[in-house]
Amino acid sequence: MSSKKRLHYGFSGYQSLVIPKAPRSVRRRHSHKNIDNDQICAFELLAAVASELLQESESSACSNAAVGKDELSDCRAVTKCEQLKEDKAVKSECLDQGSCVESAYIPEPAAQEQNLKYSLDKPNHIENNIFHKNTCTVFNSDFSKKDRSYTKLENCKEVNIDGKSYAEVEGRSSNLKDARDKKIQTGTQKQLGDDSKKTEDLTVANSCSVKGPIEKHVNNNAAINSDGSVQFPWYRAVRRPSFGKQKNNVKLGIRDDDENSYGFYRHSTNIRAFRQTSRVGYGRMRKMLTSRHWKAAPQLKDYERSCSNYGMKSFYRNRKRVYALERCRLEIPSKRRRFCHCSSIAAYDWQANCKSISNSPEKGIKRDIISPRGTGASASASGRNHQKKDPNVKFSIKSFKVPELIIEVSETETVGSLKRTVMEAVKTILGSGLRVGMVLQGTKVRDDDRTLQQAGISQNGNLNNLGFTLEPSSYPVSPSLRSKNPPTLSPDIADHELTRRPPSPILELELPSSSSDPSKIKMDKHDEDYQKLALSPTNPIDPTSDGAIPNSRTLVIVSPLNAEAPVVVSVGPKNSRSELSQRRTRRPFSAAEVEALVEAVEQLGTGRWRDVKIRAFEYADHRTYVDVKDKWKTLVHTASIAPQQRRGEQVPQELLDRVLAAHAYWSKQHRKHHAEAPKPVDAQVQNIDALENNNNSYTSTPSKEGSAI
DNA sequence: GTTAGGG
DNA sequence: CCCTAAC
Repeated sequence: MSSKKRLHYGFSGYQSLVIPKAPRSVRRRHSHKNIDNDQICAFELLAAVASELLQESESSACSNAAVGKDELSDCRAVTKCEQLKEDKAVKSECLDQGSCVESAYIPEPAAQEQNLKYSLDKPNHIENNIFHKNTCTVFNSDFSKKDRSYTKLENCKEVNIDGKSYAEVEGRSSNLKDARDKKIQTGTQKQLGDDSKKTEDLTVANSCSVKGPIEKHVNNNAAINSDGSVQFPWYRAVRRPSFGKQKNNVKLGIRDDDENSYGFYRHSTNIRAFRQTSRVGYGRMRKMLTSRHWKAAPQLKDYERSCSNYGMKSFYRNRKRVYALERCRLEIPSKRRRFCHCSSIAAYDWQANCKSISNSPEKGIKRDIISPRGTGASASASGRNHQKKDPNVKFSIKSFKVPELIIEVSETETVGSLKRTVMEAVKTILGSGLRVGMVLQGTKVRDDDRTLQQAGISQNGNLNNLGFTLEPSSYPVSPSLRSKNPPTLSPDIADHELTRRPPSPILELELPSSSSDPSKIKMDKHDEDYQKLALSPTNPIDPTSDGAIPNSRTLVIVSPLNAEAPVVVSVGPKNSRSELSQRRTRRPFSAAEVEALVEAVEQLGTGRWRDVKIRAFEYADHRTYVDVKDKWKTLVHTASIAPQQRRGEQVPQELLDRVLAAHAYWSKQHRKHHAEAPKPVDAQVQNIDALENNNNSYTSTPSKEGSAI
C-alpha cells in the first residue's frame, strides 16, 4: 500500500476512499496459500484464494471502517479482519454455497475527493448526483422454506435469505452468522464427501427447491422467475472525484462530471464479492488464474457495460428518468467476442451445475436449484463423475443476474427516495419481460430446437461451462439516452456506457431533482450515505415501498459476482485487477482530465510521467502514470490526425493544439538535451508561449520543480 | 519504481 | 489499456 497515497487521502478526509495501488509485482503475484491436503483441494484452495483477495482489499476496507461510522462499514471491516485471522472462517465465507449474497462485498471506494470548486460553481450539476451502482440480488421468497424476514430489509441483520442472514455477511450478526456457518460447513463437508450427494445436500442447505419452475422455465425458455435469485447490479452512490490538485486550474465541465461519475461508476463495478466456488469451479478458476484467459473475465464487466447501445429502455416514473439498457453479454461485438469466450464463465449471470440424474429420462431435463455457487454462480461439472450413461442432466442454478441498473440521483435525494427508485427500476426490469439465455462454453446457444445432447449438454459434457442468463426480451432503444448532453445524464456515461457499448442491460435511473442544492449535502454525510448504499445489503429495498418485487422476491444488495470470476473486490486500480490480471475497466479521459494532463505536461514536459500524473491526477487513483503517458501518446496522435478521423470523446481543438505545441516543444527539448546542452531553449520556449498564449509557460516550470509534488 | 515504446 | 525491455 502506498503510504503516500494514504497520506493524501487522510488529509483529504477520504480515507475510506483510499485505495492504494499495489505495485505491479504485487498485482501480478498469484501466490496462494499452500494447500497440500487432497481433501480440501478445491475448497481449500478457493478459500485460500479468497483469503488472498480479501487481504488485498483489506486495506481499503479497513480504511473505510476507520473513517466511516457506518455500521456496515465497520461490520465489513470486522469481517475482513476476522477472515484474515481465521482461515476457516474465510473458507466458510467463501465457500458458502448457500448464498451468493453472503459473499462479502467490499465496498467500493467510490467516493473520492470532492471538488469543492466544482460544487460551488456548479451546484446543480451532475456532480451532485449520487451515482449508485450496486448489485442486488433478488431472491424468491418462495424458495426458502425457512423464515425470511424480508419485511425488514432495511436492516441487513434482519434479512434472511435461504435461511442465511445477509447481515452476517457484514460480520455483525453473530448469531446469524453462526447459524450460517454451521450450515455452510455442513454443505461443504458434504460436497467434499460425496459428489453425488452434494446436490441434494446443497439443495437442502439452500432450501431452494424450485424444480418445477426451473424446469419449466428452462424448457420453455421463458422468463425466469423461479430461479433462486436474481442479481442486480449494485447501486452505488458515487461522488464525483476530482482530477487532482490542479483542479483549480482546470475548468471542470459537465464532461468532467460525467467522467468522474463514470469513473466511479466503474469503480463500483469492480467490486465483487467473494463467492463460493464449487470444486469444478475452483479448477477452472485455478486454470484461469494461471492463464491469460482471465483477462477476458474482466472484460466481461467491461463488456457488459459496453453493450448498452442496443437495448435501452427508458421510462419515466415519478419524475425520475429511468434508463434500462439491455445487457447482452453474449452479444459481444466482434472485437470483444474473444473475451467473452474466454471468460464466459464470469460473464454469465449464473450457471448451472449439472448433474446427471438417474431417472426420468425422456422427461427432459430435470433441474433443481441446488447449490448456488456464490452470487453469479457458475456451474460445476459435477455431472461428469456421475452416471455418465444417464441421459438426465441436473442443473444447479444459483441465481440470475438481471440487467445492470444504473441509478443516478441527486445527493439531496432521500435514501427512501432512492430506494424507491431502485425498487421501481427493479420492478420495471423484472416486469418488462425477460428471457433466458443459455451459454455453453462461452458461446450462446441460440438454437432452441436442439436437444441438450446435440448442444453438447450432458452429464458427460461440459456442464461446467454452461450458463444461463437473463436477457431482456426486447431491446427498445431510448433516444433520450443518446442525447448528447442530457441535463442530468453524464455524457460520459452516455457515451461510454451506452453509446459505445453493445447492448448491455443497464438501467439508468435519473432523478431530475438531482440538480437540487448540493450544498446541503456534506461530504461526510455523503460518504456515510454512500457507504450505506454500497454496503447495506438491504438498502436496495425500500422498506417503505410497499411493493416487493413481483413474485415475492426480495431485493438484496449483493456484490456482483461473476460466475467464475475471481471474486476479487476491487477498489481502486490495484484491486481492479488484482491477482487475476483482469483488464482494467476502460476509463476514457474526460475533457477536463485532458486539460489537466495537457497543463501538467506543458509544465513538466514529457518523460516525467510520474510527476505529471501526480500533478494532474493526484487523487485519481485509477489513473496511473502509465495511463497518463498513454493518454498523452494518444492525444498526440489524435491531434495529428484529421478531426474527422477522431473518435470517441471529442477533445477540444484548443487542447489538441496545446498538445501538439507541448509535444513539439518537449520533443525539441529532449532532442536538444540529447544533442547537447539546452541553451537556445529559452528562445524557443518563448515562442511557444507566445504562440499558445497561455499561462503555462514551459519555462515557467523547471523540470525539477514540477516533481516536487 | 519509472520510462519508453510496441501491441 | 497491457506488456516489457531497459534503466
